[in-house]
Amino acid sequence: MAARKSSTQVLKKVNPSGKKDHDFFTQVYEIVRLVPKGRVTSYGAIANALGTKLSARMVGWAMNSGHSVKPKIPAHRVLNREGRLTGKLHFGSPTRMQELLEKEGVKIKDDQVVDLQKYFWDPVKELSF
DNA sequence: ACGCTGACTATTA
DNA sequence: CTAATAGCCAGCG
Repeated sequence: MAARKSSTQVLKKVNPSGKKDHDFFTQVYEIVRLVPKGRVTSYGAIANALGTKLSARMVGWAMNSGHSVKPKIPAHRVLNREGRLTGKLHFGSPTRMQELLEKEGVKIKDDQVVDLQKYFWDPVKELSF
């Protein structure tokens, strides 16, 4: 990835209370945990549900930070728009993610979910955002 | 504080 | 079909 323009401004928006009640990451965790077993979703869908569909990267990034989060985050249910297991390399073992999905009933072929539309779980639709 | 990276996606050539 | 470009924004040196 080439370097993008960076302006890491401190636009940390916080509530008047002083504490952040809703982090972007936190919302991601919530939705990911809400994904039913045997279903999958995409980074873009989650990001879109949060109103920041252009920030799908942050969703994946949230997972990375989510490794230290208390409840385990079923990140294996989060795939990219194509239904591909893009983040499988982050599961410790390159096959762990696929195995988990297959164990839940999701068919995977060549690192890609079969009948993605069938297993796809759209938070915006299900949660009526 | 600055610059680069990244588990994405959509658009354009 | 593939490749490049552009947005998004948090974390780290």
